[in-house]
Amino acid sequence: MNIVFMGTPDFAIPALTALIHSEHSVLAVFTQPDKPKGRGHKLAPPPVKVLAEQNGISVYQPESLKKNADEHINIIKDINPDIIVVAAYGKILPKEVLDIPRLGCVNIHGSLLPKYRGAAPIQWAVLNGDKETGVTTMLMNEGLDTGDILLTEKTEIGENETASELFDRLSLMGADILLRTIDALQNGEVTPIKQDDSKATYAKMLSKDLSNIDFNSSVRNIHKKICGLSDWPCAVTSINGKRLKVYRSEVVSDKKPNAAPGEVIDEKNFTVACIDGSIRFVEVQAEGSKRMKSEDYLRGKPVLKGTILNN
RNA sequence: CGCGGAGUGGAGCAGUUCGGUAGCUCGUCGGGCUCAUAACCCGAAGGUCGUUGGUUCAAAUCCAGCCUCCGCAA
Repeated sequence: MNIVFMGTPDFAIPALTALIHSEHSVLAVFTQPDKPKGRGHKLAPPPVKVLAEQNGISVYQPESLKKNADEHINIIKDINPDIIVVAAYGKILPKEVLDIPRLGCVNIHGSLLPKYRGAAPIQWAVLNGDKETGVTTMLMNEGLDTGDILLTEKTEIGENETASELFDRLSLMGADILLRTIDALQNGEVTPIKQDDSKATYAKMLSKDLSNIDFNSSVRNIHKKICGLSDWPCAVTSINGKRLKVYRSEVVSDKKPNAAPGEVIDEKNFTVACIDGSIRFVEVQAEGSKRMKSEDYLRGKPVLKGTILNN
């Protein structure tokens, strides 16, 4: 089948890779324009663009497919794809585009829809302490992740699994389910199912406002915050006036400790008191320093027992 | 030209202010103690101090350029 692929970040990479190595033909890739990223004013190409160029696929980066988009829409019409595959593209497609491919536009989404529609479904599943999540393919319509469901696949979320790890797993599952979805569509073996809008929830984009760790909350909430915000924007606290990012943690105890919230109660393991339990920092990063295991951090910068962490 | 931090044995750091023998906490290896140990004691190996050039009798340290990593901001 002839395919036009639309996607931007790392989540879309396994899906595009799978399509390139499949019997199908990816005739064009649409991705977001290069954006300034990192230090300085450097323009960084999205991961999908890099992969597409390595494979000699034409790349288009329109600012929008709604405004002044005739040129790009005509490109898609000329290609006349059987299907458009969308994976974390970051733009809503207008009806004019949705109507082009004879088999429709298929989207891969990192949650069990209708739960967690929107930008950050994977992270919110972890943040909320869900035990289970998954990936869904759907036939796109004009809404935000509201299209009819084609296939789903579930997976458990590990107790200490970070959003970043889950992200990687789901992106691989997404590639797999995508190929199966395309086959099923091609053979007419799948029946689209309407989403139950009454059960829909939205996973809004993450921001640094969520980063601060409040030790006056439950150990479980703190642990899930650390897991859910890793690797970005990352849970943050401060120690001796310096910012400290926490990438990974473990719940040590769910018994109320005899210490103030935020107090270091085990300086060898970096265990900190919360309101109803204690948590151990497993992987941290200090200002200007690399991300490292907490043992390594403590070797160079010992922390005294009784030190209070706060923000 | 957005602001800032950092590069020192395998790991994490100190030492740079004020140039003068390479240091700490660990790890590794060898030995000892112990019923035993990730515990304790003794010993050893391992570094052209990111890189290039400059200043100097002498540079990890001062000066200039370059490379790499990271925090903030976007």
